[in-house]
Amino acid sequence: MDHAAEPDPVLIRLREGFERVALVLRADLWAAAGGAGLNPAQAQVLALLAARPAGLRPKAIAAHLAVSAPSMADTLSALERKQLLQRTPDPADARAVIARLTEEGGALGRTLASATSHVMAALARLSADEQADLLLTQIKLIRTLQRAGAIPLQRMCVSCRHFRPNAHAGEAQPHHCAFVNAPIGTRDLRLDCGEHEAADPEVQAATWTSFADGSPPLQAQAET
Amino acid sequence: MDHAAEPDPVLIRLREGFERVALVLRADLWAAAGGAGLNPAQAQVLALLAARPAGLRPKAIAAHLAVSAPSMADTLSALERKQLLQRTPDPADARAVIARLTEEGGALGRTLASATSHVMAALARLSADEQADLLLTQIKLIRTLQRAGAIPLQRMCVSCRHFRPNAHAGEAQPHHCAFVNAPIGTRDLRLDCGEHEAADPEVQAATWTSFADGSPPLQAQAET
DNA sequence: CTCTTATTGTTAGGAGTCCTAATTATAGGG
DNA sequence: CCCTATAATTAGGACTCCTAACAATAAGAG
Repeated sequence: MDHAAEPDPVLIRLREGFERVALVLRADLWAAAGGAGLNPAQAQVLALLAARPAGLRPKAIAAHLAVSAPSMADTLSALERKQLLQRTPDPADARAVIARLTEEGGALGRTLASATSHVMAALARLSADEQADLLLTQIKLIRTLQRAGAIPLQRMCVSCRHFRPNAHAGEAQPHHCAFVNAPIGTRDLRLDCGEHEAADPEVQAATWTSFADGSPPLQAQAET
Repeated sequence: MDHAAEPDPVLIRLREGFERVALVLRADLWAAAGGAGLNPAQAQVLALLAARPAGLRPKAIAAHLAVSAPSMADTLSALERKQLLQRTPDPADARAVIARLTEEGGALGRTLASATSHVMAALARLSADEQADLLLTQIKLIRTLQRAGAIPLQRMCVSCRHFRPNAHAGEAQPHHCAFVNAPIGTRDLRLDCGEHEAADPEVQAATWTSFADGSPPLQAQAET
């Protein structure tokens, strides 16, 4: 049994730090949602689906927000009652449905997704370098959590077919997005890009190595 | 003021990053609490009070966990029913009560506060430098949130009477804690120290300036 | 082609969080 | 002493959130 091994204290402190921020995020969410007659769970669904015009299955939404499928069914019913969301059968699978926002729901979701908050005000007071470093650290954490199965697949640049790490090594915007065909800096890296297309696993691994090392791009990144 | 001004996109991305981590934290909390027959709200109270042997007033607990006082009364009653917590009158104020954990509650709270989690496993994969930088960034964010009134006063080293920033400038552990009379490094900085005693506001401001600048300790400095 | 097993979504039932508003009691200043 | 502020709780209600059970469809094995 490995129950005697106390974790490194710094890990507990870092978790505590995230917990403090999370509490503020939740309070911010209550404030933003409350003005629209919603609660945090409903607001989270709206914000998530606002970035997914094609809709998502209830099970996927539940996985993204880390609640059970029945809990999500409750929340989806509440949103449907408020005319902010619509459930339609999935033509590809007669068991499944697809949840999409109505026009009104989409507008509200976009508002919520870009609403200011105490946390963003605090983040704004960091230097540009600190912001970039923090984003980079978050990407590393999210990638680890994703590989551990703690969260579903995210639509991050670093796993995208269109991403070319260090294509412009040494410059302020060292990376490149082949979709928009433009250089991008660390601060521009998306955590949830609407144009994301997952690269093949081997390509992803190579991309990550190049990205994390700061090494020049590997050759032969064929656009399958 | 800031009317109609869209926030800097990087701020939204950083907030999204915190949101992803917060979802995992919540899932981890369910997992840790569920094993003990608790829910996240109860587990948070237990973890908070485990670090406060002297107890805390319900209103203060509610403020720390960012819920309303009536919500906290619900949760405290649930914990009292489970014999994990006790409410006693506050001798200093006949209106108030003090909530303390029972022995059993304290043991459970300490277990929860140091329980491992997916988030900590992910944090463990960062380099030591990244961990230190992240902790530093968190401290800055928490301080800003505190000053904005978004969270109650925290028991962080940087606001403590015993803290001497850069007392050993240039060394691996540049700071000093006069309480334990030992040098401390960035990784050792507490977010919630049981021995914390708030320094005077002017001293705090000077301490912060010295800390953030990396400059040697000075007396009597003006704030930002 | 049929039988089994897995998957998707929902309902059922219940505990408990979370809110606002109102209530009780005490504290503290003019 | 009165009047306002504060601490905590109760009242009432909406809703999240869980597990378990259910119905329907999909997918694979024989």
